[in-house]
Amino acid sequence: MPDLSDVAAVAGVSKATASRALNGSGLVAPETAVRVVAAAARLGYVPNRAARELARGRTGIIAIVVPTLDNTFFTPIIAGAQARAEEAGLQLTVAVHALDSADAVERLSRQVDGFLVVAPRGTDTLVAGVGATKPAVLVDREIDGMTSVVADTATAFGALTTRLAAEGHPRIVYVGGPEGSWQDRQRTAAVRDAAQRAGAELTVLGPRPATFVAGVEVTPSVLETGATAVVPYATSIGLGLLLALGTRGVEVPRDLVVSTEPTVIEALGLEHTPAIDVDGEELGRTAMDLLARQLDGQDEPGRQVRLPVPVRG
Amino acid sequence: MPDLSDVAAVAGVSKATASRALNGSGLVAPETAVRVVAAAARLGYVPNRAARELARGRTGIIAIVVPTLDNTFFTPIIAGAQARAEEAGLQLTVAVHALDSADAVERLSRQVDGFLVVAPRGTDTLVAGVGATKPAVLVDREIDGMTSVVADTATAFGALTTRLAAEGHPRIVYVGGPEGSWQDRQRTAAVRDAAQRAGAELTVLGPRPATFVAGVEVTPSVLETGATAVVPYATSIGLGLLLALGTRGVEVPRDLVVSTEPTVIEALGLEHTPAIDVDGEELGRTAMDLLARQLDGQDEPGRQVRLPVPVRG
DNA sequence: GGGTCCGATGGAACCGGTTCCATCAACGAA
DNA sequence: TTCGTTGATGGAACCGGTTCCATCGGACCC
Repeated sequence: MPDLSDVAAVAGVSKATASRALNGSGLVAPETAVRVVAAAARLGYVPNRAARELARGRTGIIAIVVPTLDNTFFTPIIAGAQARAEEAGLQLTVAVHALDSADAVERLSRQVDGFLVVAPRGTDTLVAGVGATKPAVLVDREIDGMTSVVADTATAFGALTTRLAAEGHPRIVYVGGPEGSWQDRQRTAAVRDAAQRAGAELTVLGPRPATFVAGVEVTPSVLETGATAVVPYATSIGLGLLLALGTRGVEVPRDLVVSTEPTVIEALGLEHTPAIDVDGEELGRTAMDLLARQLDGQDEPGRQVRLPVPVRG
Repeated sequence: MPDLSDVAAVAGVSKATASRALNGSGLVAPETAVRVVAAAARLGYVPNRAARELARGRTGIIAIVVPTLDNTFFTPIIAGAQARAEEAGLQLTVAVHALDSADAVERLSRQVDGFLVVAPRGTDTLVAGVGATKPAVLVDREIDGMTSVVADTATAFGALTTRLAAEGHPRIVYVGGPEGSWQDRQRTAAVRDAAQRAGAELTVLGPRPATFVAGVEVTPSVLETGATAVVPYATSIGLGLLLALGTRGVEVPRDLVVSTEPTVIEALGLEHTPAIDVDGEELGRTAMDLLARQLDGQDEPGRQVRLPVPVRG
C-alpha cells in the first residue's frame, strides 16, 4: 500500500512538496503539481486518514443526529447530507438520538468536527447545547444564534389551507404532529391564520406522533368533525388516514380530501388533492454545505436559510 | 487537554507503562496500574483517537453499505448496527450505494476496518468484491465463503402460504420483489413449494421494486387473478396494495386478505390476516457482532447465521 | 554463593501525514 | 555587477499514541 513517500519518490520530489501538491495549497509549481498528482494516481495512493487527522488536529468526520430512522422524513435528509459530505471529503456518521439528554452527544463531540442536528423536539437549551462544543447546523428548526436550514412548510401549509377553502371546503381538519415540535407550532399557526382569513372552520387535532399508526387512530375523530378536507402534519399520518378510511368505506377524495405528498397523490390517482412537496435531500445538502463553509471559516455561525416549499396537484 | 505524557508524569511512570496500564495488557504491576488509572481519571484523560489509529493501524470505523434509505426495511438494520457499534467502541458510517459498480467502495475501503453489506441485488461477484479487501459481513443474503446473517424469511413465507391455504384460500398471489433479489428467489421457491404441497393455486407476479407505488400499480393484476389472499415481497408493496384496494372499494380482508406485517395488521384491526415479523434491528446487531468478532480474530470468515422469523396474527 | 530466569519498567523507534523554517535559484532593481 | 526579493523546494520536527528491545532487580535453583 503506497504512502506519501512512495508518491514523492516516484514524482522525484520531497514528502513536503508532495503533500502540498496533493492538498492544492498553491505553493507548488504547476508542473510539479501535475507530476505529483499523476504519480499518486498511478500508484493508487489514498491518504491515511488517521495520520492526517493526527497532524491536522481535525477528524474529518461529521455526525448527523436524528431522532429515529423509522420516519421517511429524515432519511432523505441523511442521503443528501451524505452525498455532499462525500464531495467535500468528509465522512458522515449517523447518530440516532432523541436529544432528550446531553451525555451521549458529549462523548461523540470529541470524535467529530461538527454536527448536523435534526431535532424536531427537545428543548431549545438541550439542542443548543450540541452546538456549544463544536460547530453545528440545525435542520428543520430555528433557534436564535444557531446556523439553520428549514423547509418553509409553514407558508406551504398556509397556502394549502387557503386553496382548500377556495375550492369549496368550509370545514377543514389539521392533524398536528408530535408534542413540542417546532415545525408543528409554525404549521398550526399558519393553518389557523389561513383558515380564519378564508372564513373556513378549522379543527386542530393532536398532538400526535408522526406515525402511520397515529394516522389510523385519529381517523374516527377526523370523521366526527364532519370536515371535507384534512391536512396531516406528516405523510405517515396521511397514509394511516388513507388506509383507515379505505377499510371504513369512506371514499377519497369524494367524501374527504386527504392531503399527503405528491408521489402518493399521483400513485393513487387522487383528484382535487393539493399537497406540499418537501425536498428532504436538498435540506440535507444545504445543511452540509453550511457546515462545511463554517468549518472552513467562510461563514460565521448564525446564518438562517429557508427553502421554499411548493404546493402541487 | 491532557495527553498520555501528562498522565505518565503524574503517575510517576513512563509513557510506555502508562499506555500498557490503560489498555489492560496485564504486563504492569497491579499497584502501578491503579496509580496510572487514578491519574488518568483525575486529569480527565481521553485518548486521542487519531493517534491510536495511526499507531495501531486500525481506524475503528465500520461502514454499512445500503442500497437506499427510502426503504423501511433497511433503516432498522442500521439502527441495530449503530447501537452495537457504539457498545464496541466503533464508529459506524452509512454509505448509500447500490453495489452496481466497485469503485466507490474501493475508495471507502482504505478508510474503514470492515464492512456490513446490505445488497439485496447486485451480482455475487460484485458483492463478494467488497469483502476481498477488508472483513465484511453480508446482511440478508448469502454467498459461499462469506460471513452472513439472514432473516429466514423463506421459511416464514412458506409457513404463511401453508397457513393461508389451510384457512381456505384456494387461490393465492405472491407479488415478487426487485429483479435479481436473492431473498426474492428464496421466497418465491418457498411459496411455490408450500402452495403445491397444500394444493393451492399460486400466481407469481413480478418482479417489482419494493416500493409503495409498485404495490398500487400491481393491484389490478392481483384482482384479475381472482385470488382471495395476496402475499407481497415487502411491507411497502403491501401498503400500496391496501391503499389501492381501499380506493377501489375492495374490502379487506373480506374480499381479499393482504399479508403485510404485524404492526400494520394490528393498527388496522384486520382479522384472519397472518403476517411475518422480521426483526431488522436484531439483524443489524447480529451482523455487527459477527464483524467485531472477526476483527478481534475470534471468528473465522464464512460463518452463516439464520435468524428465525415468526408468523403472527 | 553464583548463575539463570522472569516480571516490571524505561527508552526510543515508529505509524504517515502536515507544516515551520531554512535553503537556493532566478529575477529585477540599483 | 551585485544585492534584495520572491517563489519553489527540502529537511526535520511534530501530532499522540503503541510496541519492540534493552535493562534491571529479585527470586529461584543448583
